[in-house]
Amino acid sequence: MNERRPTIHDVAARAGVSKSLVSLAMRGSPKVSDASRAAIEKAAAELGYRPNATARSLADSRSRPIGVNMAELDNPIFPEMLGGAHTVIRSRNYNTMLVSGERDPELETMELAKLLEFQIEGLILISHRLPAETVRSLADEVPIVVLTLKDLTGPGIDSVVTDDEAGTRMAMQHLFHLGHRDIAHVSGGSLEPAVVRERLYRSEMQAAGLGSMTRVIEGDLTNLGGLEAARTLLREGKPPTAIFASNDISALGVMAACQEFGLGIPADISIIGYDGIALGALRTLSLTTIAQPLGLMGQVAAQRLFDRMAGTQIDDRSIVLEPELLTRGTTAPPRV
Amino acid sequence: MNERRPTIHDVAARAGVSKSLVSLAMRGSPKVSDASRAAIEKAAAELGYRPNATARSLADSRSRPIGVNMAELDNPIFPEMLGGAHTVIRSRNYNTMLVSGERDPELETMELAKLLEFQIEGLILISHRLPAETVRSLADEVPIVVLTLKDLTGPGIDSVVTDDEAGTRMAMQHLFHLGHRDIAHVSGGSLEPAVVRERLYRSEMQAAGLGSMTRVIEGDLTNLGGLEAARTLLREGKPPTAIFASNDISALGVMAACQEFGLGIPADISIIGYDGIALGALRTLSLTTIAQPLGLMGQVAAQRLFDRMAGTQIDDRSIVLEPELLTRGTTAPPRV
DNA sequence: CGGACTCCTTGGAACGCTCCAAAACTCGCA
DNA sequence: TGCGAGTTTTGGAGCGTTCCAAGGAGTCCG
Repeated sequence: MNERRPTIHDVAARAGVSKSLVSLAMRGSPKVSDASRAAIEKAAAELGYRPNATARSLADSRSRPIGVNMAELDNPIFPEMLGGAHTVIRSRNYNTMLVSGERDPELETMELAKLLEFQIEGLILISHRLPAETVRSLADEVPIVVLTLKDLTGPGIDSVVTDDEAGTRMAMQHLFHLGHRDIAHVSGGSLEPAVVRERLYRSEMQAAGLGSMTRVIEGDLTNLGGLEAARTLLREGKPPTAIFASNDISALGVMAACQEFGLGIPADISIIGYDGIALGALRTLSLTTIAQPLGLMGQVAAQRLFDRMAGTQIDDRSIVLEPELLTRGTTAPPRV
Repeated sequence: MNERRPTIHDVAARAGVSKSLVSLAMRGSPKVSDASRAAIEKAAAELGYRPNATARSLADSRSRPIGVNMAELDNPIFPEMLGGAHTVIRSRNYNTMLVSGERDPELETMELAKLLEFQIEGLILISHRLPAETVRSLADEVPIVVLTLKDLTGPGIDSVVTDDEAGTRMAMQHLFHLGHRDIAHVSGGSLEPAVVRERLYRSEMQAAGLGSMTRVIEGDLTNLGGLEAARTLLREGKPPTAIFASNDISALGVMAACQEFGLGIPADISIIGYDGIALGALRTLSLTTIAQPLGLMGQVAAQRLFDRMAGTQIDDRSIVLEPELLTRGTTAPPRV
């Protein structure tokens, strides 16, 4: 490793010009003569000069990184969203600073504080566990876009979500059309999307005149949670002909439980999930699901963030994308 | 959003002390009187002061971020490693700056250049597609730890790998012990680990006197690649009694192909993968595999990086961790 | 009561860059 | 040959910190 990185001064000295001119040349200003530019580029190359982004952002308070928070690393929907956001951020020539509080709100708060100390220009929250209060106060310092949580709004906060009501309705209609009536739901706890999905499950059942058959078993959006919930359900007695799980990961747990109980999927029981994780498309699983456009959500979030950063006047704060039914191998008409 | 962030000067003015003292107090120096400290903390809180990490790192050339590169976002082993590294980095009070070139070496090079401009103190490459040459020249500017590629060494470069030879041997021995002899291999292209696994597959077959039964079908470490490879294999005629896939993701593709051909797993054919992705533990899949300690690898990588950054004198450059056989539901004795 | 310490506190320089106002060159043309 | 209008180039200030050498205020002791 070298002693000291060459600075703009070193380049200037070597090229025989002033540091200001080097600065201009490095940023591709048109007002640098071809001769100087060539000399500067040569000197920079010879020295292995690399601009110092830290000093730059101190000086011009621009070109600062974008912060991204991702509470959970284990549900694959989040990396998929991250990928989308990342693409856009990079295309704008920005850098991403990623942190994760790993489900611990306190840790998460500290991580976000550090992010702000790095003078991030904008923040994307891909899943988080913070009190709305905290997020609002963060929004006071930097524009924020929240993914996947609808209820959170306020000045400086945008959100990107999919229409969970429509999605759940699609899931239920799909099952109804196949002829299912005895449909159970493995719920997902108290986070916004899970709550909406459960509410819509209930109202759809009601609307179909199946209120009395409504059965909700408490899950927690994890694989194990789905497994346990389905076991509980299947131990109860006569299994439903179909199960709607609050997300894909837990739907996979539900599938496992059904197999344990000797139920053929979809011959004996149909299963539908929610999210559209890439994994569900594996032939081995072939999970019917309501897909959210995960990568797109990340992209849209990043785009909105840049719009805010640019100070563009925008009205609607919540961007709602449409989910899509992916009919695959885990749903079929009920056995007659 | 506020006009301007309060600076250390504002705090100093409000607390009635000098900026130097505020600086000291903010960093918890013991040589600040209790009275001053209290006044400063009060002023800082009232103003909502946040230290500027950019200015700090310019001034002291310490407390700079750690860079992490992750070429692929779709193979879950990488996020798992990232999680491990992240934990350690955070515990050392450092920040992570994540970039991804998404399999495009040129893009990757640019991303890494930006990382260096941010004055990162160290770099972890979790999978990358760079020519060894490039990595070596990077190592000239910053300490590097490479995950998963054994061949890459040089001054300033450490690597963390698992013992792929031992792992592959374990996989083959497992199949031999179950009684398999007709074992095919779905390979993984030209990256180091895949090459080693293929080589060991061949030598183990040879050593077991099964050289003539050696069959390698070209895969590429992706799900689709595994699917296609297995299809090709199964179309050829008599299927093997077991398949060793170069990684888990492609093993899942192999499973799908077997199902397409009406082969029961593990009744008609056994399948073993490599990596130990969390996903493989799902009951629905229950993939027998050689598990690498993914999270641990990330942790060890980060620890080694900090050791290097501290200038600790360390001898061995390559840290080798042991893989482990996870016997699950996709392997069984061959049908007799 | 003076000096030697210890404990706190301070202003100014430095980090590497961008921005700005002004200086130094070019040209073309009268 | 001189002048005005560009076109290039320049030095200095400033971004928010940390570091450093040095200053001030007590305290203790002979």
